Amino acid sequence: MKLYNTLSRTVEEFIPYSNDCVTMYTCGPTVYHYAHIGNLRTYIFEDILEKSLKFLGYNVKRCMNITDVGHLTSDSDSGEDKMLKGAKRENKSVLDIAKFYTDEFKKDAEKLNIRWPDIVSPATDNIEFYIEIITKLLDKGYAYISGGNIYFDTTKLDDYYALTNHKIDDLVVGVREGVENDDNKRNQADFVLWFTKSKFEDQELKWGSPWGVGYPGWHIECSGISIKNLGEYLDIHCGGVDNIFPHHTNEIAQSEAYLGHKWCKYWMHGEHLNDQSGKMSKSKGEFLTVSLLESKGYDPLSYRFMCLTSHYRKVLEFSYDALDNATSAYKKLKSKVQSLGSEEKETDKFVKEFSDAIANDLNTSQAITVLYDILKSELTNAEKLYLVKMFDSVLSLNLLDDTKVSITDEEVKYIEDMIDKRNEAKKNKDFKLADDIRNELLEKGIVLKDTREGTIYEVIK
RNA sequence: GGGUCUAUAGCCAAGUGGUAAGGCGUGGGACUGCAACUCCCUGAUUCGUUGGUUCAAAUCCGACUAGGCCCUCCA
Repeated sequence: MKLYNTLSRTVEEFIPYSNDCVTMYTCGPTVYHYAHIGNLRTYIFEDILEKSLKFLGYNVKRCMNITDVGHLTSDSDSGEDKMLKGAKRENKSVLDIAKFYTDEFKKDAEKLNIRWPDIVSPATDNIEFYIEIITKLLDKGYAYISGGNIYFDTTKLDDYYALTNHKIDDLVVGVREGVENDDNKRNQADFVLWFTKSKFEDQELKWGSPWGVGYPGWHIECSGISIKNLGEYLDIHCGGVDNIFPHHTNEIAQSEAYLGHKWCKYWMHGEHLNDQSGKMSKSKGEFLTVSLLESKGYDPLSYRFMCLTSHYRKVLEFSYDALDNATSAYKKLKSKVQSLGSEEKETDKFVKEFSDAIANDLNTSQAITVLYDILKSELTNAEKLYLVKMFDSVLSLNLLDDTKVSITDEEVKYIEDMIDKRNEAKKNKDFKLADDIRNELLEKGIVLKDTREGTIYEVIK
């Protein structure tokens, strides 16, 4: 399998530390608000990665964090904890907010057929381990105390910028509006491991530590949760491209300083979903959630399909036109699969094509083309169904799920009577009555289809 | 200013040095009382521009142009 590694900026052959099990860590959501569909794009990519690895024969152990503390809106004194901000907005406690939005995130993931990772751990469950790491970093001289906080000293590393190719002197503070320098830092790039300074007097969640009551910085949680659950050698670490710097850069710094050896082999990043004006965010433009799409009549899996026809490392621009396009293609594809019947017959045709596609840095677009090739091929319906079912275990588009709504015998009789009446009307050239009947049924969600073999119907919801 | 990525038809998109897949849409046809559904047919002498390497370039190299993202909120 070939995967793009941000560390080398090339597509590499994937060779895990151990053949027994691939360890995979994915940065989870900060649960202060709903996830928008751009956030979810990254989780769709990670889901495809996990399922592709499994399809290709690897065992995978996957872990994800839930950020419920320490994620600040800014590093300066004006920075606020995002969770606290969310709690204030809704007049609830931080814990209530965390629980509510974790549940909502899980529901969105389910709707998009994103498998829930084997291990999901909230940041607040692992405080003792962060303290253990920070203690060791202090002992080893990688960290220092200043102004009541513990900072990581980035100058102690040879290659702090391994992931980004930044040059230390090129970093400009204040490029982004509202970012201020923290005077407690020795170096501009240093970052907080632990806060004790009562920067936020109303911070709800605090814990005792050797350095006083406080709470962890944002970056330490991912290192901690990953090492605790997946061990000292991590195969793949994923996240959105925006995490490359500073979040993942800092994770590498603190983890490798703590462990004393190389930590993660492959860093993979999903590109963003943009709207016409650029990057999608929760604060500008339409706040696009899965629920919003559903309320407009879209199947969440149409959005998953849209993501899969693109590539995870390419910016995808969202528009309703693009979603309509995907919806139409998805419905047609699904309907073709539905018409294959229910019998399956094993075959190894097309398996190589499909495997090659996903093994080529997750070329999902190509993988879907293989699906079209199968449907157009000379294989029997049973063989086609067998293959589509197998490949849908990776794509997870519910292509085989019966969409037909079950109805009672009475309803069946009613519909059949109406069809007879309509056919009678058609025979008498009473097209007004025929159309009225068709419209009446349509309003009840019953779509009539006139085929060569007669009139059939489909119940939609 | 520094870093990084991208550019293929109206839209999405494959393509990994050997002569431009696929999907959606459009247009035409079959079917229909008319539709819808379904089926068939339909598109790039050319891949942002421009030099170069090569027998051969969308693919490799240089320059330029346009755009996205990052440079301490973010998926």
